[in-house]
Amino acid sequence: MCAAKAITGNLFERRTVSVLPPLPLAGPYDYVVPEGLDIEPGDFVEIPLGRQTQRGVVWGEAKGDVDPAKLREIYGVLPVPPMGAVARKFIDWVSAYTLSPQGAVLRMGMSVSDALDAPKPVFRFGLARGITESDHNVRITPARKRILGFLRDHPFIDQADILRETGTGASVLKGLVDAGLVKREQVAPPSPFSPPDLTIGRPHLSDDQEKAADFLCEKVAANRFSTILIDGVTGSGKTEVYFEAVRAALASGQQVMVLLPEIALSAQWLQRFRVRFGVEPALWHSEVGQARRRETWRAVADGGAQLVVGARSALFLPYKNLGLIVVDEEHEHAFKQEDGVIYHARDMAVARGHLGGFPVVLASATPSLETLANVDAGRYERVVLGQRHGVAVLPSVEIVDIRVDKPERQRWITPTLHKRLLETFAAGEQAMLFLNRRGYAPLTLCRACGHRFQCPNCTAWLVEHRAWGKLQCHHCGYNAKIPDTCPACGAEEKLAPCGPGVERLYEEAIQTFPDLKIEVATSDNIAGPKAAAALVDRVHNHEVDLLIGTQILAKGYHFPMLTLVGVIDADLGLAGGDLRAAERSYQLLTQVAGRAGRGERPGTVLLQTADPTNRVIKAIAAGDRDAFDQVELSERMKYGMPPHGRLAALIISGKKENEVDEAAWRIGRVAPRGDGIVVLGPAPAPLSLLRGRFRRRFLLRTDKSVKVQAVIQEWLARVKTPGSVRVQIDIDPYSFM
DNA sequence: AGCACGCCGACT
DNA sequence: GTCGGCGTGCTC
Repeated sequence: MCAAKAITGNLFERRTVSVLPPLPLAGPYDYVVPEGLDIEPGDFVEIPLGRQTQRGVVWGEAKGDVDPAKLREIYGVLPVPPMGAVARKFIDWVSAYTLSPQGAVLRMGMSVSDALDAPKPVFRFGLARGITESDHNVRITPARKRILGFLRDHPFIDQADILRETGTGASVLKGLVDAGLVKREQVAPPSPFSPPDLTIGRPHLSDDQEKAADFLCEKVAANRFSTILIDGVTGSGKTEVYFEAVRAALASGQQVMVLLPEIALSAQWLQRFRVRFGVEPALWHSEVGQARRRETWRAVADGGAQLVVGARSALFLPYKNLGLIVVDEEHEHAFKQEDGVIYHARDMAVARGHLGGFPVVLASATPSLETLANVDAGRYERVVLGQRHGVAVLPSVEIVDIRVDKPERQRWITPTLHKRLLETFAAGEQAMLFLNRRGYAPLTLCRACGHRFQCPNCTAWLVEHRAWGKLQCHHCGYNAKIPDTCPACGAEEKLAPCGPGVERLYEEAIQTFPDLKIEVATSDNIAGPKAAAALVDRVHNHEVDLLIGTQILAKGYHFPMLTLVGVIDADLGLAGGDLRAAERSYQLLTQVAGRAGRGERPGTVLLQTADPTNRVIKAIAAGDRDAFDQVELSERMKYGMPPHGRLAALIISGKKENEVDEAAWRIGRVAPRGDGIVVLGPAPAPLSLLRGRFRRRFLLRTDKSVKVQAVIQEWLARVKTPGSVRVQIDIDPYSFM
């Protein structure tokens, strides 16, 4: 029928717009606006696409690059507030920066499809005014009488309450409504998020904190774009400081977003939030259930949710009037999204603040080198918190050379660490052993033939998890039962676990300290906020003497009686030679060390290492972050690496190795050349087989002045790759897997 | 993302 | 001989 319209000459009069569905299409598609429909950019609309109905956002004027006869009509506008111009510009910006389709970026903020439906109506019931039972020729049964009596005392109440309190059925109530004795009114659904309590006073802050908080509040009041780093040692009270900025933004009527890494585990953070603001924030992360997501999405869009605390995906929600973003633990690698649209949430947050014209606060005890370089260049401002809050002092760090101070065979606790543990427990204090390796042993081999258990889908060893009797791949989740005999040579009882995981360390600990309460904490057993909160309680109540765990223990926990941290293998993160290995290791070990001595008693950290002269180890021991950063920055400068130069990666992957090699070779043949551009590759990715796909990598290193995105676009436009081979683009890569 | 079209293994 | 596997390509 739209073809008929076109023939009659309306072709030139009908209005057309472009609409972006949340799909990885090349860009928005053009549609015809049906007559009489009022449509503005930003409106959420329903459209036909292929043989299905899709939803999308009106992106702007039609592009007009497709045959007008192909255009179809928009079905209608959905009953949700339109997406703001800034949010749309942000999607365009992220799409251009990451070289992902706009629709793929939009999808990250539209993942709750039924949030776009009209909210389901909420009804209240009350007595019809001016009508009494006797006015009407209605039989008043006992059930009806009970309802009428109940409604007299409880005007305007919902159906569930009436039926429960009067013990009647829905049909009785319906009968009364039909008879005109009871009226039913539709009411606005109650907002699930209470407004924060802004009357709660500022807590006691140190002078440093006070100055920093005032500075941030000025930035919020200025209502302009700026980026401020709160650079404060572990335990210095960064959270209290940015809470003041959050309060200031809320008081001015704007929405606030706080991004946390792995939010599900931040029970302690949420408790502090509750104390300061008297309410629960709107949470946004992968574990929030369907119904709650829907409510939250709508409340963010209509402004009902003033405070959103979320993981990186919260960036893409359709905020009504966002006025402040806080990125806590800004150095965390968890902010880097590694599949689909590949982006770094911290950097996108800064871009979002720039587009929205409001401040962005980054907080860390171990800021990323990128952020420090931005401070040095004057792009970011910095406030420093140099001391621990209250009486706590930073822990002293000691190096234990495991080549001299040897543990027994198949043991990992050195005599020195053992002695310190005994002293700690004797003093009634708690200790933590840190080993960033889940499972029992990272490698299993056959002592008869040397066979090693490898993942069939990945270039990786299978990790023994003795607790469930399985060998597991930590990259794809593949798992198999631990066999009794070697699958290669058939030898019996010759399989030997190699190296330690936390389970094996636990085994050693319970043998060494049979009378202590020892607990293991990894992502395997501390899987959500509840488990994390319960663990925190047990540690606080001293139901745990010795805590053994992986990096989940590095994150912001506050255990006043924990005074000793033993790092079993400080060299672990330094192997592999990727760009950020030293930085990452420094950050992780500093954060772990920061768990010690947060209360009144001073803390000690023991780093077990086979390389005591390593600059990372030395820098942590000396507590000299500036020295580490300077050395690391000059190393990076030597090789033109970030933050001095720019980096991008191409990952070529597919199910057939020869096709992947062929495609990689052809891409490599037309690699860009020019001033300030270096292309490395193709090389097999460190995990050259991952989840059943073969992978090759290119690394593009350029000067800061080069427009990497344009270079890559031109590069890939010069080759055609078969559909069976996928090319992923990672701008500013963090992982070199 | 769906959904259809299109070529190779195990069934009546 | 078909039924159906998912590999590839398109949707304004």
